[in-house]
Amino acid sequence: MSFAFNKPDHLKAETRDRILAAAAELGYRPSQIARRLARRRTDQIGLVVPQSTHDIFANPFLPELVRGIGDVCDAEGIAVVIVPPVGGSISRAVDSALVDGLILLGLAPNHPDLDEVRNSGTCLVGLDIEDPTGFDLIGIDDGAGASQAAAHLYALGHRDVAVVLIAEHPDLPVDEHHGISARRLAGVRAGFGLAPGTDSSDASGNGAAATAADGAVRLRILSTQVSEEGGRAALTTLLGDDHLPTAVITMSDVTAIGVMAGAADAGIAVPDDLSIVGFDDIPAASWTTPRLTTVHQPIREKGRRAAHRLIQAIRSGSEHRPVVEVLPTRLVVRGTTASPRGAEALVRPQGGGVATA
Amino acid sequence: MSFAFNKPDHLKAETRDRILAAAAELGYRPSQIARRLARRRTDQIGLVVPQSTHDIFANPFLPELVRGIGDVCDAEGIAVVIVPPVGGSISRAVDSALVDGLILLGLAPNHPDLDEVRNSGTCLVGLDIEDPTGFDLIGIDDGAGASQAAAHLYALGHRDVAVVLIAEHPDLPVDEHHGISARRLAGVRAGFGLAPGTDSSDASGNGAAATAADGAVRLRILSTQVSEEGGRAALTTLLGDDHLPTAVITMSDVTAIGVMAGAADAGIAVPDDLSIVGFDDIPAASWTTPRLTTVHQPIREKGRRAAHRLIQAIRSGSEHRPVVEVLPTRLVVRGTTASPRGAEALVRPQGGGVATA
DNA sequence: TCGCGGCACTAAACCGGTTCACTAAACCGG
DNA sequence: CCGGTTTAGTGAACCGGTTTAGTGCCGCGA
Repeated sequence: MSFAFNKPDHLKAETRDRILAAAAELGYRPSQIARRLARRRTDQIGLVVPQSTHDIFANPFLPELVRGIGDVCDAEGIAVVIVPPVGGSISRAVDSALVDGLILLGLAPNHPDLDEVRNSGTCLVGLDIEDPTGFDLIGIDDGAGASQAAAHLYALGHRDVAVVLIAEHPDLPVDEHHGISARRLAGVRAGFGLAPGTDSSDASGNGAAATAADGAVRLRILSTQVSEEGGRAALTTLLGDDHLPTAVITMSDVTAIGVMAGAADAGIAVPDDLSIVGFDDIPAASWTTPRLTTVHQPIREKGRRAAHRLIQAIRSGSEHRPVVEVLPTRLVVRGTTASPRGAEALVRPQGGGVATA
Repeated sequence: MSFAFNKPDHLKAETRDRILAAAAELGYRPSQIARRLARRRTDQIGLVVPQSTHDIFANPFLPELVRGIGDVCDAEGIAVVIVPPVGGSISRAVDSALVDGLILLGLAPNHPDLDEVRNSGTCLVGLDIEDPTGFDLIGIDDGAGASQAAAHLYALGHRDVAVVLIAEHPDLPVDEHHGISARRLAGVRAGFGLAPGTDSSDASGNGAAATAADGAVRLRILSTQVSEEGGRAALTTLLGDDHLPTAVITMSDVTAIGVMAGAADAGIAVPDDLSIVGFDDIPAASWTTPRLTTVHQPIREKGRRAAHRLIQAIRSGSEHRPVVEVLPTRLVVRGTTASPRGAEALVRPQGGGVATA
């Protein structure tokens, strides 16, 4: 019987047709669960996200990533499952996921569940995770992108800049941010010519601002949720300060869009009164007016590679040595950045590595 | 053993702890597939989409819908699987999906696979489907929304308007469009005071335009893919005409955004040279400048209700009579609509049912 | 004519849990 | 001290496929 469906060559054609006809007659549908139990594969992979489905899909980054993953999985006949935390626990979510392998998105290296996930026995691929051991890793050159963004602002003459990080937990001190934020922040500092870690930035939760003064450049560092609302909240925080910075670097486009929206509501002209740089280059980054200057990262390609590597890891079994891939980022200068009002560009924007679109 | 995990009250606490400790010691992980086979439920539901993951997620409508579905499913511990067509066949995809139930999105009532899907035995809920028999249905008042949009344009003085429908297949005649497009088109005609079906619109595929003249209003009807690119393509088509309409109604925001982008590139001022109305009210609709006038529909709420109904249908078994829910739509007037250049608003925009945001 | 290899098909073991029927032990009152 | 009843724990059937070993049959060569 099973032969009729799965090994058509192993049976006489006439018999097979007879069986299939009878099956159709009876409306027989093989049980997908039983089939997969017997085959010992689910033909499903999970995308483990650090927040609820509701929150994580508020960032257009995610659908772009899913599109990339889908490119590979659709072709391979593998289904994609979203795996949000269960009751706040990622390891519980992982344990109860019905998958052959998992793509881990944006887990902090010090995440309490990470060890348990690593030992869960399922194949893993990390995305935007700083954790060198145990599984494949796909990442981007966060530092370079952030650095280009900072250098661009510096070249335009900005000396008072706010940096809006991604808040993992609402009240996490700036210096304890996980890999991705830390790397980008380091890149920003490098781009402004600041020595890493020498500034006086102090703890700062959601909405609280830390200030780092070094030479002529003043950095205010804050963190917020990745959403339009988060961006608006960040701007509100900045408005509460004694004066506004001349530029804002955010670590995601959707946050930047929120800052833009907040600025529009507050009557702040972008880029004349406030320059804004995003990160990701989601499609919506070029739907705004002015179009958003942002650090491009190949989101869909990341998804594709992650899916590809994961499927490879699943198929090759254990004989598979982990690989780390770092994809390039590049600043895309569009309309939301300009020299601050009344200031001359001290250094002309350099062309190297800076694309215009 | 099984008791230790699933019926903690049925075992002495000490014994249960001993078992759990031993399990942890050995690194034992229960097989999710076996568990679900025995339980006869997968605790997964599928979202059946009419196009590839790549294409469907190009429309921000989808992530919004997923957010709504996730609201319910996260809370219920149910995983969401994306189910795109397999080799172009939706029924094949449905047959091989590992789920307890399916949310069917945007299937045409005459879709060749629909009957087979209906007989597949899995629980179903339809979303934006015009098919009264066999399963629950969640929809929106397409006609009213489209009608409001048209009435709004009419009131502003527009008499030459293009309507951009959703192309199911690239070369489908306008009059054979499926439920959603047909309903919205009928709404548009009603909003302009045109009798349904009396105009002279002829067949029109992707990019081809049909014209309906009735009284003073001229409607050009075309259809295109739902994506930014599709919107740009539609505008290109219109530019190929002898003259531009004064307004465009599109059946999705992402298409409207594409039209706006194309207009910007072509130096056409929105709304002065061209008014644009979208449909959906995705978040990005208020990220554009000017912000997009659009027909709001409660996307997330739709997702929530669909998920809720599906779970209900799964749990109640067969004793469940299908329900049809139609959620309201409303026009949200923002910045992309205005009176055509040189024309006076013949009728003042009516307030009833028209919200401003 | 007999033996052997190969083909077509069938029967049974297996995947790894859940669940239910059943046994053994503890507990109770009479 | 004993029978009956609850409680704790165990064994086997079952979920519904896949897969492999095995059986019967046929054709071919010796």
